Amino acid sequence: MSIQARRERERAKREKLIITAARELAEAEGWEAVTTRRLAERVEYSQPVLYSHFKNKGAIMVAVAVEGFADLAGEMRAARAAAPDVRRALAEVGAAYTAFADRHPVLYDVMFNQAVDLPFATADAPAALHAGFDELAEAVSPHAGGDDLGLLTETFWAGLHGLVTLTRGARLPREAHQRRLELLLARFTR
Amino acid sequence: MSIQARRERERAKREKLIITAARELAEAEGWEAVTTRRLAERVEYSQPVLYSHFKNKGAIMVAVAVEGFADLAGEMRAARAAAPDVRRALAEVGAAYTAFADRHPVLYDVMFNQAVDLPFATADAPAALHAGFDELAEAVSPHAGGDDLGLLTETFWAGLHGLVTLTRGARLPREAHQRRLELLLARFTR
DNA sequence: CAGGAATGCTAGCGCTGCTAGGATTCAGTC
DNA sequence: GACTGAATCCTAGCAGCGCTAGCATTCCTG
Repeated sequence: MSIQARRERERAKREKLIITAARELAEAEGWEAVTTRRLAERVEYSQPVLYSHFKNKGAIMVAVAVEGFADLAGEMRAARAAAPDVRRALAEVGAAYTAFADRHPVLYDVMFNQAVDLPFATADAPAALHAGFDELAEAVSPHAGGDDLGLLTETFWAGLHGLVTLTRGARLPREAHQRRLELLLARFTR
Repeated sequence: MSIQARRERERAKREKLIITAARELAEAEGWEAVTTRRLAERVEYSQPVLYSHFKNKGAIMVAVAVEGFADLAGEMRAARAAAPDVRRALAEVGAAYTAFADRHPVLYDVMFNQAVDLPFATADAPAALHAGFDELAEAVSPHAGGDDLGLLTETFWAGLHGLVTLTRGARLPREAHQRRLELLLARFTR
């Protein structure tokens, strides 16, 4: 019994090691540098070991993304808690969102841009994902008026996401990001 | 003189053939199916011929993207022209934008999502790109109030882009797309 | 101590983007 | 009309990719 428990513990530890290594490698050199060979070398195991933990490379990226959702949700929660009042929380949460994307571009990429198969708008989506959305919804709530809160939150989220991705891909100049964010907030604040 | 002219004509024709083949292959089977081998086979030349026209595969994708910008700009222009009045043009243009993304997902992908190096927010960006942005700006203009038109257009564009990409990647359920678009429009209409 | 399960490696498959080098075709010259 | 140089285009191959079959080895169990 105890032996098997120890083995499972070690397996879990190694799995965490793989995820961390993938994240570090991606953050240091971008996702194109995260190959199964380099990742295996970094965790000091052979390639096939990765496949005893994950179905394929995409599953490793999903695991990193899930970590990212937890981080993002935490930062939005902190931002909302630090807001001077409920009505101004939206600005704080919005700023936290874009700041997160700015600080963790590759993380944001795998969370929202890359084509990974991960359930999103369904019940079996990761808890961290729901938590993040709920934070956003709480912040939007005072400004909803008669609109459907869920849909309005999704729409505001889309606005943030659009600003973030277009800026990140150099489709929008980075310099005026703050002013665009303010414009978006003004349109969603009542 | 005339011989060289004929050669250049033939070269241009073949280049166009490559771009069209790449677009068709992508639209039929997705970008991951567009490999240099399959593309070469399709145009009935060997692989190296592709590299005598384009620096690398990314340059071919950029060429397809530029075609897409022209198409999108044209559809937005048509939508704005067909609008009953200037104030309601925004809704028509917005609908045209999301409809384009819906009908040409792989084209939209290479235009706005994939990391291709193409100048965007600078003067030497493709003319079709400027044209598209100007269409959008014209539609936004009646609702700008005291806000900077350029920045407001960029922000509205970000909203559309966010809705489109999050829906396309299944981050948002497709079903309520129309209602989210209406919410966005309501927030940007005065 | 023997048998069997679990573990992790080496080696390799079929694919990718891209390129070096040589064969072939073509245009202009004597 | 044969010769030369340039332009054209193909064959073959490199290094790297995600992924896996099959064999050693290690470890636990009876």
